[in-house]
Amino acid sequence: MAMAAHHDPASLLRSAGRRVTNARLTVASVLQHGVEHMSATEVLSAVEAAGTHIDQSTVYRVLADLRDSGLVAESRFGSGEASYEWLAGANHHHLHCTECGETTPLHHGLVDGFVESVRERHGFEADATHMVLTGACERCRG
Amino acid sequence: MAMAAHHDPASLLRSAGRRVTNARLTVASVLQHGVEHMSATEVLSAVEAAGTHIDQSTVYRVLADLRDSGLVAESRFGSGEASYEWLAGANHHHLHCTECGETTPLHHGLVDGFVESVRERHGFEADATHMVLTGACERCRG
DNA sequence: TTTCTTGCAAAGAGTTTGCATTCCA
DNA sequence: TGGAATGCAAACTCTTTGCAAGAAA
Repeated sequence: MAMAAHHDPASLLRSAGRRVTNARLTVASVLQHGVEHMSATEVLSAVEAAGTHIDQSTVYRVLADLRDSGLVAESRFGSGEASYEWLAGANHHHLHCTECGETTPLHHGLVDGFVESVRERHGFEADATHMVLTGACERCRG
Repeated sequence: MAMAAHHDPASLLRSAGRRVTNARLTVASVLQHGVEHMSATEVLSAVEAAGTHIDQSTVYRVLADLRDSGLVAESRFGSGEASYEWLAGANHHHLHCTECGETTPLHHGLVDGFVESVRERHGFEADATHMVLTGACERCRG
């Protein structure tokens, strides 16, 4: 029998030191199975559509938690609502420190947001499937 | 005698088909001489500090105009206020289309926003003084 | 003169907060 | 049991809008 993957929302929440609650599991599930970018309002609608009730404020609090736990990416395009997406765990972008030589993953939500802003502004579809940014990491900056 | 540069706010406004008004010149001047990124509130304060009065709604409208005219870049970091910066005209970033081979300038405000988001999220200071994005331009996409 | 711009005041969207209650560990 | 999470309602921040008066072309 295969080992448990521990990549299910419950395990991920526990790893992040958060309690496993119905609201968190529901929001996580909605984000996992919904469209690419969902606003808080869309998450709320999807939750209601599933026959569950979670308060608006809880949705915002849960989204912020998931974002802080690294399970969800938050982006802002234009002046409207923020949009959220489930992070599959796959990460093809990297930060390369030219001082210590260390390479760390770059949060792909940031790259997605950047690519989207370039598309909005210039109509240019950037091929950013594997971006590497060079610079100085937090440790070497200090 | 040298030709007029026509890079002063008044000329730029006229080129953009906008009327040259006191409110627009004042906001433009504030952005040109202020700090790198200013929020609408900061612009308003700077205007008041200069002894001028411009209504809040006008500041928002002027900033949107200048943004639409390409004279000012608008960025959003986090969930707070939008920030605005005067576009000096210098542009060190490029979009390279792998289909037609054409290279066009990439709006540096977008890159600045991206670099800032990377710094906020990862504490990583990306060296993005001359970024080149490859991909497909608007014409080749259609 | 004609159209665009501004001020004023009010509304609106999106998000956050205080507090009592409920729930997970 | 004890601290964290939630619901509810209200507040709050940032931004936009309608309309009449004013200013640029």
